[in-house]
Amino acid sequence: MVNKITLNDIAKKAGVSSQTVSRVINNLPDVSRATRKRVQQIIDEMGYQPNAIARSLSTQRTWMMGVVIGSLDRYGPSRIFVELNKNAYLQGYRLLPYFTYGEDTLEIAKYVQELLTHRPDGIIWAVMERAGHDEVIQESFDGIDIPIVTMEACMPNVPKPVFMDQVKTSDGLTTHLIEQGYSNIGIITGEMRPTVRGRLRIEGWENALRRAGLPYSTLQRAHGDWTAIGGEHAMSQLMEQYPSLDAVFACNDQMALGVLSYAYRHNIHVPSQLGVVGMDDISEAICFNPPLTTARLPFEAFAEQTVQTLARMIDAHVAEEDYIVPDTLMLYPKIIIRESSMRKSVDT
Amino acid sequence: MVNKITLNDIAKKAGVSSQTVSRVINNLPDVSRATRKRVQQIIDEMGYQPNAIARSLSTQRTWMMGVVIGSLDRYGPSRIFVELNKNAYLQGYRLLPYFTYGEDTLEIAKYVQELLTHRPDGIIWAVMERAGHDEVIQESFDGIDIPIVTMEACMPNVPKPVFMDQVKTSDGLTTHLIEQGYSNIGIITGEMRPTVRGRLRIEGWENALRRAGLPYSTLQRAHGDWTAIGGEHAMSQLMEQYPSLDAVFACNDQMALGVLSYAYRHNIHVPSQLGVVGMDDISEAICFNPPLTTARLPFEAFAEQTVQTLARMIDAHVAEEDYIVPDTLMLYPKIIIRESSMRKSVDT
DNA sequence: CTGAAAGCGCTTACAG
DNA sequence: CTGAAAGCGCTTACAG
Repeated sequence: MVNKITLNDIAKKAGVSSQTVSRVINNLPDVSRATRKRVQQIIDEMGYQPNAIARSLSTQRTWMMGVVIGSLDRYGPSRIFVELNKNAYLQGYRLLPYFTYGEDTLEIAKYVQELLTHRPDGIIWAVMERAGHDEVIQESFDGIDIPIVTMEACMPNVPKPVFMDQVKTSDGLTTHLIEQGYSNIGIITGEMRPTVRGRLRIEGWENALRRAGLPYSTLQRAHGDWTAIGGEHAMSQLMEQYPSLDAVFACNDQMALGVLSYAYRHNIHVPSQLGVVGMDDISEAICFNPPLTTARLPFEAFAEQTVQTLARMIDAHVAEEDYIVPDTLMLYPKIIIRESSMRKSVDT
Repeated sequence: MVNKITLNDIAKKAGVSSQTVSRVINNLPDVSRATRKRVQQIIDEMGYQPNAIARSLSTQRTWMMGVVIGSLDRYGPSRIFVELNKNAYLQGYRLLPYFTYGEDTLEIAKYVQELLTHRPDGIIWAVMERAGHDEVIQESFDGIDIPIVTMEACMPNVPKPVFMDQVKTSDGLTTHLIEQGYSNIGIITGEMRPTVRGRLRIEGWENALRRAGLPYSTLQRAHGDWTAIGGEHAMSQLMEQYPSLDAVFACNDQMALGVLSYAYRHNIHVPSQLGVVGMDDISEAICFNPPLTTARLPFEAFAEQTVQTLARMIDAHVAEEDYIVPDTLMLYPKIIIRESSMRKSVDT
């Protein structure tokens, strides 16, 4: 391991007991100014680094938050991860990341077991893969006396501090398309069997169309794989299934780019002949051809609220107090209107 | 903390000593089949989870690799991080991530100190921010007896297991543009004061142009901020500085998208009037309008080699053997030719 | 203001 | 095949 120097080495060198050194390191009272200064000097000289492992074992506290998260190749999850890290740091915690690949539930359960081995002070569950995991995972946490919050899936007895309203967002984007005069609006989802989040997006799209008295058959639905090329294929399928299509809501910006690519190759003009909206507002979206209408999700606030809630739960847990789960914070994405859906202003 | 159940609890319940339980857990020999079975049963029943903290303290081994990395909002670093995690896992390690934001060297030095506190078995240095850190950081590691590898910056006495040849790549992309008949080729870099990596890219661009007897003045250079919109601005600046421009090498695909966006808005046809190449081959690049010529970097191999080398170094360190640093593995990106630079085939 | 001692939950020679 | 005991490097009542 690293530095061979221990508390005791410092203590000997300074001619004091080790707990005096401990007091200096942790800035506790009950050390004379003179002693404190002398000890500090020796610490600096020798380049002593306290051992967090030993401290954790002794204090029963690791200051680690385990985070289980998947699909890091995608925009949302990777933004979330970065923001979680930033906020955990601000609260004095480090992250112990456990990335899931694929959907092998059993694998994930084992993975979680391994994570628990490191005794994180709390756990953030950010896997948004299709449900079905939930029960198996829940089992892993059963009887485990450790605070846990979820960002995506809903689990019994597990607080979900923030909720990004997917339904309202898709509803808003779809409604915007309707207002622009489009009436045969398709949707491109991420997976064939959508995640919970995916289903909510479909719901919002349906709601808007139903309210407007417009069609929303399954023929108006296709699925990609969250990539641009996947979006392009889905678009091609959509045009076959539902030739009267005049607008598309793609569930992320990459797939929307695929739709734009399809339109370009088939000489379909966007937005006059086809309206396109995406989701995420990735930084590239503004430079698409044409610039893309989309919705920006408040990932910063999402992560902040999650981490803060978990930190409170940990505090309460340590103090052996009861924790009152706060109301779920509702967050709403911001719709960003750009050229890809602005038929009205183009027409006039 | 988690599970209150300890080795001792199991031992008592099984009526054996704690080290017998330890033997069972770690699959060590010298336990009778009967005892092993009985102990294992009790472990399963009680849902016992060994405590990795205690084990680490005792064995002086954490099975953690600290990784210091920045710019996770960008494609390269985030790909690298994910691949590092995957490979570390395969080698039996977990990652302890330390993300840097911005370039405050002092901040980073403190950060590194904190990381060392957790006694990782080894460290991966993947910060690619501008040099200048190096000395300060090097100091943090001085006298620290712990294996470390670097992926980007060069530090004395720190092995750099892999090297992605930036010069050859830019050279190759630029040469491709020349072969397609472009002769006034600009470059858009990421920063005003490029990183080491950035400078190598400029070098490759210059090499190709020099060899071909073509101009490569500083007027042909502009910088963005790695984003699409930044690339668009840079392109606009480039057109002012150097009006005869007929091709651009953007140092990443996002900035190349900005160039395409500029071309679109100014009715410049790509590739007949302007050739565009990027770098990275992000999954969207194939759906750009037109599809983008770019270079794909072998991130998997990059991460794999890095992690494996570090693992070997750790092995040697634990065994107190000398470690012979292997030759640096050279990796070459693959150039992907698409429509954005194919003037020849368009002309004919 | 300071220190002796026990404890956190494991592993590891060593002895039997 | 099994166990008593010391040790990893800290913290924490407790006593002085």
